Amino acid sequence: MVRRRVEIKKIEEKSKMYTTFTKRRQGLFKKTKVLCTMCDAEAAVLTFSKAGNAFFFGHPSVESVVNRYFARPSPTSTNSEIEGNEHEVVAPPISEAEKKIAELMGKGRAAWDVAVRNLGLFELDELEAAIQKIKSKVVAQAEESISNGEDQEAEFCGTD
Amino acid sequence: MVRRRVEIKKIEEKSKMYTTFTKRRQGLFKKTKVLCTMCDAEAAVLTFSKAGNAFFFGHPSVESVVNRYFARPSPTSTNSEIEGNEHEVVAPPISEAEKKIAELMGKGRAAWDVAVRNLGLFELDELEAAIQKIKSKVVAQAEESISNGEDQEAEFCGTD
DNA sequence: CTGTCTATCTATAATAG
DNA sequence: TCTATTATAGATAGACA
Repeated sequence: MVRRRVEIKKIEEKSKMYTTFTKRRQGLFKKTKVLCTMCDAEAAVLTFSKAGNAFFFGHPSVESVVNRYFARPSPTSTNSEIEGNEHEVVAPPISEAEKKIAELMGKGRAAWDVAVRNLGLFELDELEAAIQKIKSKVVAQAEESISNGEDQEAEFCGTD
Repeated sequence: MVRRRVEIKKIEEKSKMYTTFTKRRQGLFKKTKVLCTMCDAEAAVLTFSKAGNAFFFGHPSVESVVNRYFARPSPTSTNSEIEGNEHEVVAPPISEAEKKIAELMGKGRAAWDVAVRNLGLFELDELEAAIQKIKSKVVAQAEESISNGEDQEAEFCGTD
């Protein structure tokens, strides 16, 4: 018990492996969050368990980070660190998701129930990012009392 | 000195922030490697420092993982071609979390706009969590359809 | 930006519910 | 499944190179 030395090798027992995967994945996401928070960085973690389940984390959103990855000059290497030089402004509009959501909201709960299942992951990602953005704005206001004139319609503005 | 409690908030001193970014990013990559090794999983980590530098890690490669992310069938257009299984939209309730959103959205777009702007951090957190849960369900459904075997649970995590 | 050192903090393996 | 507990293996802040 009490956590003996952990061998860094494949765990053969499935149930044990799944447990470990879950715990470590959660830890990984948490670490990523902290990194983004403390260092004002952008990061995304994409994981696929052996069982075939997918788990993603991204700040400000998975998609924006992945897009930024593709916007890089030459990200051809694998399994290693790559250096970039410039800042690519990716400003992805959330219009697509926004329209969808607005449309859904107009039709009420019933429509939402059905339609939400037809939303793509990306759109949900965008919606999430929008909320995160709003959240950070609230945080900023609380911490510094910043009243920026750029207060948009609290809606889905993904541009950062 | 000797490492007192680390506040999880943005580090203002740039040099300090960069150092922390480097260290934590390395730790993150290491953790990811271990996760992949022990749980026979696939994962990718994409990071962008505030200074604009990019660092990636991926197993088996960044590209393969990112591709897998994009290859993820979006229920919007792909759900009917999966293994010839019938894919009914009329599924059981997604989750309790969705009620939160439905509640907010059920009143229409205008109400949503106002409501979101007046939400506190706690509520935004809840809302975000709700969206993440819905996203996870979408992922789960997609995965379920593919592997058509064991069903675990998919889940998304968001920035806290 | 990265490596090294060390004292300390955090994540987590094993277990119980 | 998920959560809580606990003791320890592992990560890391700060200082320096």
